[in-house]
Amino acid sequence: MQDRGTPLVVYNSLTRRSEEFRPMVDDQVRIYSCGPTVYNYPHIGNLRAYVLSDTLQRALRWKGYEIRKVVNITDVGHLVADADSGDDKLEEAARASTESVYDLARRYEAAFHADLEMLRILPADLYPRATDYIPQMVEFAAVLERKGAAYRLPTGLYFDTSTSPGYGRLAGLRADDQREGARVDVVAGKRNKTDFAVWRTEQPGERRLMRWESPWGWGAPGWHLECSVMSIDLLGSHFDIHTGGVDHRELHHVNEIAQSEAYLDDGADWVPYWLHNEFINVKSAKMAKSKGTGLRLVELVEDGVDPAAYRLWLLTSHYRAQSDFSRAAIDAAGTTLRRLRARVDGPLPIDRTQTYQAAMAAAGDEARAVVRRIDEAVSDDLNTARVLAVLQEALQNDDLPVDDRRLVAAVAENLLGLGLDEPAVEAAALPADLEATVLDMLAQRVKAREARDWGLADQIRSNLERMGIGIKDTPQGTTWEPIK
RNA sequence: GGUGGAGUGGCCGAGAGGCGAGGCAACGGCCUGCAAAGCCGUCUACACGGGUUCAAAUCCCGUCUCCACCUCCA
Repeated sequence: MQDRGTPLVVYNSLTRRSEEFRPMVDDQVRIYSCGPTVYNYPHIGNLRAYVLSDTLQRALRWKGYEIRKVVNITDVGHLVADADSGDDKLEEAARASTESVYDLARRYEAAFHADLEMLRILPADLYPRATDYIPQMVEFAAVLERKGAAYRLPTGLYFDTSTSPGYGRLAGLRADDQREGARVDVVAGKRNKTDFAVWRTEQPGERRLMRWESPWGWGAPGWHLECSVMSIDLLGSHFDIHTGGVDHRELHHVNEIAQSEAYLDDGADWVPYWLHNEFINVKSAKMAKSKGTGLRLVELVEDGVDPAAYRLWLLTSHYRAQSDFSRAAIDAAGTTLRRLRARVDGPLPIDRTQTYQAAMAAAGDEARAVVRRIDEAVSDDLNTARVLAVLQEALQNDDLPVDDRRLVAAVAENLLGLGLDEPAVEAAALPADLEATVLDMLAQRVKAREARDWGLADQIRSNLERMGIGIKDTPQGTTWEPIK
């Protein structure tokens, strides 16, 4: 019997309560995390969803569960403005470029994976693409129609939300409260204002870049369809946890649930646990490309920020709290990260501390209490901020033997993924044209210092600083790093 | 208009009836040729007004302010 420590409690959007997590099948957890629509580069706010999914994955691994995780790639179907009509995001992006819509999708998909890697996000088992699931989506939609849960209009096949018991439960909204048509064109003929397109057909004179044949005519799947189809296909009819950004809680996930439950038609809740991360704000307003506040991770990196510093900044606040992004906040996290790495200073027993059970077995008496506190924190709805606080205390606690401190750091590393065992200062690369000059200046300064010629040494140092090179004289010799 | 959430020290940000979370910055000291880094120390906060309680940042009532979602969005 696996010792999982403190029971994992998560806030479940479906019930709007904190609940103890219990998997459907002992020892196994199946997770589906809503992935990106690959029509553009992800910005750092988008990436928060994957850090949540990763933190959850790490916490479940810590509890000794076997995990199967799927993250979808939306490369068709996601509309620019409206749930029922209007341009597909990918088609719009492709028309504005010289690339084919498929090349464009693959390029942004690759950028997404690169960002995940930089953020030390553990890989999912599968990253299925919507365009690889068209036949299954058509079949799924046909089942909905056969069951009477969907009906035809000239613009496509629509899901009849009045056939869905408890429609909108996840959103906590009643349909009557929603205002239709405020900024959205109303589709003629819809039976209910919340009905949504399962399949959208090409209209006379329209010729899509991505188009497939279906019983309802040439066209493309509705946006919500892919998640239902791919998750059920890859994880089974019912699986444990579905995650995504809060924006999806009100519409996308509501519709996923409605069509999945109609398709399965077994009277059971489709997915029992739903976790949603809050947004990153900039100057107290949601980060968004459309407002010009969407910042890419590589832009931060090019500006000298360690991606792990961004991750650390995310983990210092709770995933369900809106968080205000600022460069100063990221730089503060960067300083914290450097100091953490300096305190850790060396290899960590990562492999022996991946699970609670293993870590407790490997821990000395003093460390065990600390590991337990970390476990309590992470079990409390993934309270990573508290994990970090316990880690800070432990690393600065001289009463804790060094081996115990390393073990605690390894536990934190397994849960937080910050690269704590990496050197505090990475060996930065100099521009090739400067390298010889800088190395020569450094050598001259060493000589000057040996000769106790402080005037010359200081002059060289200030010249280097003007070139963007900072100097540190340590007992082991002189080191340098780029000045930010 | 409806729904949900938030206001904590210079800044970020946990906590949620009695034990000074933690980080960043700042200041003082140690160290250092001087700096930087590092180390030690200092800085007792919970939007406002009432109430409950032996005890309130935490519970209740009211007020103000902010954000998000309901509409593409992580």
